Amino acid sequence: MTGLAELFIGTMHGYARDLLQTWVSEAFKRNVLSDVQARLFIDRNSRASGLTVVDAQVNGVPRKLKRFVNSPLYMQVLSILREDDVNEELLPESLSDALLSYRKLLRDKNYFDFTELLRLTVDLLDFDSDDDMAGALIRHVRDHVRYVVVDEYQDTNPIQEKLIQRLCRFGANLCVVGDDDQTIYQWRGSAVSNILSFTDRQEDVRKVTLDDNFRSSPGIVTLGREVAARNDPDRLSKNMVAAGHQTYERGDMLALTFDSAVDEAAWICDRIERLRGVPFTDSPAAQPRGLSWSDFAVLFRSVSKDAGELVDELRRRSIPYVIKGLTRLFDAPEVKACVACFQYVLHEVAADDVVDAWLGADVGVTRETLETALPILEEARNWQQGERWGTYNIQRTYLRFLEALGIREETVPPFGGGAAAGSATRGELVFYNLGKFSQAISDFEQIYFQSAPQAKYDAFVKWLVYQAPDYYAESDADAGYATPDAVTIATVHQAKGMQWPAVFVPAIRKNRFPSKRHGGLNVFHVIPEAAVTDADRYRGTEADETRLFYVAVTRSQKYLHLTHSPGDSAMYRARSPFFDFAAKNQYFLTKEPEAVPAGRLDPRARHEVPEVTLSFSDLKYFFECPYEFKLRFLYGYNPPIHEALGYGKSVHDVMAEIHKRAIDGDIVSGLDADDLVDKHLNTPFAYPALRADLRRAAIRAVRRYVEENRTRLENTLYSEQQIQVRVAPGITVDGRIDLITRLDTGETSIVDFKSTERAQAEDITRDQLHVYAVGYQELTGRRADVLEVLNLDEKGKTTS
DNA sequence: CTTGTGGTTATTTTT
DNA sequence: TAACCACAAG
Repeated sequence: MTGLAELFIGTMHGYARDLLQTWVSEAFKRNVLSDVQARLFIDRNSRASGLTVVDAQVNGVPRKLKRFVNSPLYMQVLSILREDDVNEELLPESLSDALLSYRKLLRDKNYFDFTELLRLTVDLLDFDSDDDMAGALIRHVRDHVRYVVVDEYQDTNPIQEKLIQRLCRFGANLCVVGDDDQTIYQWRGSAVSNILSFTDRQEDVRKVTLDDNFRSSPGIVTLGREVAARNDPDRLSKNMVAAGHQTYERGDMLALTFDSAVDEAAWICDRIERLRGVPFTDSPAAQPRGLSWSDFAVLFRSVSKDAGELVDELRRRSIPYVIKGLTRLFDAPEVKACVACFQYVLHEVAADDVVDAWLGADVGVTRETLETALPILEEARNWQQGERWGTYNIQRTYLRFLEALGIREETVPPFGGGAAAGSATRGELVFYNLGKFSQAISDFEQIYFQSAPQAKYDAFVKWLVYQAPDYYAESDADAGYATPDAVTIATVHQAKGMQWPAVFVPAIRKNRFPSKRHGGLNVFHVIPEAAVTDADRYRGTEADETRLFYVAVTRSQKYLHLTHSPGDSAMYRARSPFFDFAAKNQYFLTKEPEAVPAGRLDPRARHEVPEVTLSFSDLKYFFECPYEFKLRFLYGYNPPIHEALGYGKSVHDVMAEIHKRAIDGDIVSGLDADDLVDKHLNTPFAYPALRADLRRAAIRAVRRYVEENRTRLENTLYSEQQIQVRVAPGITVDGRIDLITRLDTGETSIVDFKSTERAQAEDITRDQLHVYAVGYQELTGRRADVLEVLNLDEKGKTTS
């Protein structure tokens, strides 16, 4: 192998998923639920998921968890039980039962949640290499995994550590990279102990300490060192040294207090305006350039709580900024209008209310257009007894309605007056929000597709009104991949791994940073605390907050401003001990000097090319229709669920098993077709008669393929081979080639299966195969001789 | 320095 | 609803 396709680069969840869906045939058909979908799934199956079976112990009094109300808490419980080191003997019986019941439910409905991907992979990796289910997986790991490299190791949790250990079970070389001072996700389960005791747990460890800091000035580096040292001795000793080219000058680092948050915000804006254009050198070799908007970052402990005044001030002064997590999707007027549409379907609001909501949203739609579109919603409520439920499709109604409205990005009126957030136009923002709403419909409908129409719309509208606003609280309003020249407003967590020439950390208030612990029901009312090793870390410790502060101050390359202003209530009035500690540092001035750094250049933003990875189907949409591609890929619109959805994937899964067995010398016969189809067929939205039809069709296709392609099977080289192709700078396409075989003539053939009659335009197929051929060549260094498309439905076969 | 009361608040986010 | 904090009283 010459290419990098043999190298997996990605997240642990991604790798676990890849392993399962490549080597564990029982898992091929299981789909991964997103967090939102998992929560819907748990509420929809509140008993079988164990939600309403479990007790919370409050002051010794048991109380059952409630559907909808406590599902987020229960999800946390389910994750901890499967991801952490748990002493199962200490769990109440009802809790153990609930967990078993939830895992069975996932299996029965052919789903994974994120946790289950890791859990199942780890469990299977304990089996023997001749095990029926896990054998192929174990053999793959044993024979092919040579090197395991883990980045950000300090943020691994117990199950991830187990996964790493299992992958190295047969002697693979292990390299972990991390900085224990930057463990900021303990409250999510990550265990610093993993990195702290790594050298004790492993044999033959070579430890390399990277003390040189090339990012920041000596002032910043010294401060960082002092902050980190607050956690001594519970950390790995190191001695960070400034080794870069950034210099420290008095006045670079300021620690200031203000009488109010408004004054603080005003000063930050003043300072940004004063520093703009000041010369800055990115690297030793680079020419100096003038600081631009995007060189400034304002980092908050909590953006949602404390960033309000600053945002107002930035907007007043027309300083461009980008911000995450402050805009709530369901607060957007166009999304409220969408909600009104479905309330109208249920007769909960009148037609006038729908019209008013859309006109109020000011997205360029007229009253006349709305009146012609309303019948689409009225049609949606005409469900009839005995008719197929799948006919009542929320997404289809939504898309038809939007189409009737005829909204386009360019027909949406621009922002009135004030400056736009970031660089996105209002049209793009509105489209993005409407796309998110489409995603919300998909999430809901996947879980509730099989409910009767009345119940389905009922549940949907209730969910829209009561649940969804919280589910989709943070929709990042920066649509697309553009990196605008704007001030960044972010939480300290989001800033991890980033750097800016100038950083502001405002609102360093007592009880906020470090954050106080909070009340209310928590996971340890459900799980006995003694059953979890080091349970306290989930609640957030002082050491955790110190590390967070360390991350905050070390994001700066040169200019750093720590500020405090009293919050609104007594609780947040006082200065944080962090502020006082930092202000004592010799490099800080507690008054801004009169003189601004000298010299002035034209502001010029550091330019970054965004990296984009597309799946093959994304690319296919692009070829078919660039506008539809934009709708799907950038804005997240989803097509309506089709009742036969899953059929094509199931047939592909059968083929994958057949070819994988063929590589092992096990040639399947036509008689196995029934069993194979029953094992892999997953059509969750099909009504019984359709399912039976699909099953018969699949068996016919598989049987015919196996009977007519014996030699092809015997000559199988690769099945479902992962490829990656760089189609343009910054754009990578990820895909899998169904099959690579050797033909009788000795030629190599790349085969793509089509499972349905749905015709795909000839030239698109050609483009697709071309990408495959390039991928194959990058993978093996050889050219493929033949490209084939095999249509499994009839005897169709195209060769190009 | 301890204890009681009344008031306030409920973060951070990835797969 | 639970837990933590500020403040005041002893």
